[in-house]
This record gives sequence, C-alpha cells and structure tokens, in this order.
Amino acid sequence: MTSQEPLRTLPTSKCLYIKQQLIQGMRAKRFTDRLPSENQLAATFGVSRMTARKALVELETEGLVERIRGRGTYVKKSDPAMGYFVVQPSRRHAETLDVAYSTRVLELRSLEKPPPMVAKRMAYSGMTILARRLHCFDGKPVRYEIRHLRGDLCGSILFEDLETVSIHELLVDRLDLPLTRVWQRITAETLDARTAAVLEVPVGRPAFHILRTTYTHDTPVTCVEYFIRGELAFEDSFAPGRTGPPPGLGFGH
Amino acid sequence: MTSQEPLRTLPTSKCLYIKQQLIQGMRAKRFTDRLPSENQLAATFGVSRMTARKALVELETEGLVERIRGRGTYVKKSDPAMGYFVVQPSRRHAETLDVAYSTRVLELRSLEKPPPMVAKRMAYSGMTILARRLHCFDGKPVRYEIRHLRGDLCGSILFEDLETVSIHELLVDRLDLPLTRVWQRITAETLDARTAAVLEVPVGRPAFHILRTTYTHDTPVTCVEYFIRGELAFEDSFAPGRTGPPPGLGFGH
DNA sequence: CAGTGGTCTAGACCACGTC
DNA sequence: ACGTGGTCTAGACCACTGC
Repeated sequence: MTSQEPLRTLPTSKCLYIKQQLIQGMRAKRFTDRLPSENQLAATFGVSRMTARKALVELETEGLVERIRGRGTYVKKSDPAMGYFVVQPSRRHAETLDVAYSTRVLELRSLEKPPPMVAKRMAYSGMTILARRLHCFDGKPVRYEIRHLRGDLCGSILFEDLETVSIHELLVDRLDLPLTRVWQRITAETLDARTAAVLEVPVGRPAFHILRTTYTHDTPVTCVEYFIRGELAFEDSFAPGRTGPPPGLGFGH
Repeated sequence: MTSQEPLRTLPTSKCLYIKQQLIQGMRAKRFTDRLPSENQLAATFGVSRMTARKALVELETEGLVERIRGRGTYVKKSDPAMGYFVVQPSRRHAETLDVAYSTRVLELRSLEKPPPMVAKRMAYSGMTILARRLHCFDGKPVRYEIRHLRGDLCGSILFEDLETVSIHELLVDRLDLPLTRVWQRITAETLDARTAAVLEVPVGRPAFHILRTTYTHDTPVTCVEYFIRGELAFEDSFAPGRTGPPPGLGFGH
C-alpha cells in the first residue's frame, strides 16, 4: 500500500521519468529534505546535466521544490488542502454559462475629488471619473460595479460607450496603461437597501463584495467595487501542487 | 506615451533581454499574432537556439504566449482584469494573521450511510465518517467545518486527535491518499439559526459557504463543507499575466 | 576550496503541421 | 519537403554557499 502511485505510464521522455522518480521519492519519504543535485541526477540516470536540470526546474515551477543557488534543491512543505477561486470578468462568466450578457451604465461623470476612502486607496485626490455599471445575465442583474478612475490618466473614458466596450481593454489598448499589479479583497456581506434595489433583490440578501485596486507601474489607476449576488457560485476544479496557472473557471449554479 | 515601459534595467542575461524585447513588442503591437520562431530569434539576437527557446518557454509559462508544435508561437489574448482568491487551511490563516489558532471537535463518529447529497458527491454510499470541527482564532469561532470521509479508506481517523493534527496530513502521510484533484464551489449565504449558533453570531449574518470534494486518483475521498464568517476577508495581491502559482495570501480585515 | 545552481553554446534527432 | 516546437547532449563559464 506504500506509494504505488499510478505513475506507471512508461516514461515518454527521460526528463519526465526523472521527475516521476523524484515525486515518488518524495511521496515515499525517501527524500524528506534535500533532493539529489543536478550532477548526481545526471550521473545516476545517465543523462546530461541539462536534462536532469530540466526535471528539477519543472518541479520548482510546479511548487513542489525549492532551489537555492549554491546550496541545493529542497522539498517544499506543501500546504495543500488549499484552493483558489478565480474571478472572471463578467463577459467571460456569461460565455462560460452560455447566457446572454449585457451591461447598463447607471452613471458616468467626473468628480472634483474622489470619496475619501477611494482617495486613500488610490493615493490620489485629484479629479476622478466615476462609473457605475450593472452587469446582467439574461437581462437579470447579477453584478453591480462602482468604479473610480484617475481623471488625469483616463479622461477620455468619459466619451466612451461603456455598455459595449470593456474598460480593461480601453485602459490597456487605448490608454497604454498595462496592468502590472492588482490588490483585491473579498468579503461576504448582506445587501443594504440601496444596493439591493440596484440588484433587484430583497434587502438583507447575501452577496460577495469585492474591492480591487489596479496599478500600472505602482501607480494606482482604478479602484473598483463589485457586489455579486451570493447564489452565483464560483466553482473551480484543479489539481493541487500549484501546477501552473489557475484554471479559468466557471460560474456554477 | 507609446510603450516606453520601464524595462530599462539593463539586461542581466541574454534570455531576459530577449523576453523584454518580446514583451515590449507585444505591448507596442509590433507582434499582434505570431512571434518570431526560435531560429529567427537565435539569428537576430545572435544567441543559441536554446537561449531563444528559453525566453519563449518562459513567456508561455507566464501565460503571455501559446506555443504550438509544428506551427509557431502566438500571443495569447489575455483576459486579465481577472483575479483569484486563495483559500488557505485554517492553521495557515492564523499564522498569517498572527493570532492564536485552536480547533474544537464537535463530533466524530461513523455513519451507516452518508446523507444523500454527500453520497452523490462522493459517488459512494457505504460507511462514512463524519467529523464536525470548529476553527477558532484567538478563541473566537471563525470557521465551521463539516466533513465526511470514506469509511473504507479512512477508518483509522476515528482514533485520531483531530484537535491537534491536520486531517490533510493524516490522509496524505499516514493513509497514503495523496490529493490529486479538488473540486470546490463558493457562495455567499446568510446563516440559519443552527449554523449561526455554532459560529456564535446572530442569525442572518453573511458567511462564505464552501463545498469541496477531494480526490485521490479520481476516487472521491472526502467531502467538506465550510462556513466562514463573512467579515474575514480573503485578500490577495498579485501581478496579472498568470505569472506562476497563486501567491499564498492572507486573511485581511 | 569543492559543490551547488544559473546561464549559455553548437550541435543533434524527433514529432508535428503546412504546403 | 520544410519549418515549427520538443527533447537531448557534452561540454563551458559564472555566482553563490558552505566549510
């Protein structure tokens, strides 16, 4: 019963074979701290150093191992049982769900000064643009968006039709403001009267509340706040071990 | 204003330099669909094919590019403005927050048959083990866990002290049941009387509700249900472009 | 100092798509 | 047949860590 894992698919490549051996070794606790070095692997498996190296590097990018220059390769204590939830742009959610997507612009105007909390999060208190939108699936509101943008960088957005174009594309493609960093937080909340009315649900219903600040080169460009109906589940399925990018995923029911 | 991105740090390595040039090229729309091939890059930059290749491969693992054998390397339309939230095991949350962590076992016993919904999710209706635990930060309940495990695979768990050891470690290390796949769903809900009482909050308070099924080799091993107080924010900060693994992250307030 | 990982080279053969 | 990416080799030099 000990670690007879189904790595039985015959090794299609030497690199893969080495990886599998190392993974089995870690599972079987043959390697508990340090893994063989590149040269050792190359010798014992009879391959070139570059091949042995590739196996180790891939294990590192998969999060199973940590490599420290001058010291060696060490097994990383996995904190698995962990998971992540992907938040997709509304338009993609709709595609995944195969429902009709539409956006309504509730408000679009410039502000002399942003609200204090926004000013703090953007570290900026000059002119800003406020955009409030409602994202609907099959005509029913599911996501309420309240967005502030730096007026000095995004002024032209005032003249765009935000019901048909993506704000993100405007920023990246037209305004040359690539996203370089994102900060965000999600909480579960109950909706107050005003917000519930916008989403057309009874007061007190649960919702996800997301705050997000997006940066271009450490300059905050836009702050957005979402209220998403709580029944709309974020659903994910993935293989742990931090293998590669988070899979793009669905909104389930 | 055109794509004078701060990639001005002088190229510490040839590979990095090539990557930067390619990224600039994509930003500046010089490459809108196809990127130069490995051989072309090697020739124009005067490096070996392996070096040019490394640059392209890294761009692929960073999610910026797609490589198709026999065809070429293509820029991937990013669907950014996307994000993901990491759900950590309770113990790590507490460490991140630097608060005292404790677990109380509310119930631990075997069931003749699992509840119908669990039976369906596990595709199994034999004997199961039910474990209910309450995870506390600084003595205050924050996460309520209801877990079902396959009795035939995890029987020995009945004799473990689940207030001190991690169920995940038991499965992986002692029972040789590695996690190979996870399915999960999160919703925002309001707490009913029973659940609110367990978490010691008023009825109707918002909470995250997570359902998770964990597999070993396509065999469902355990189903877990969490209720997490809604004020406990999941907070993340990351660079988009799907660079590498999701960063482990905090619980913020 | 010896050993580690990080980078790079100039070849090679293969599997796959396109024409 | 040709070009693409995927794999691999047998060297090389470097930067860093440990003793």
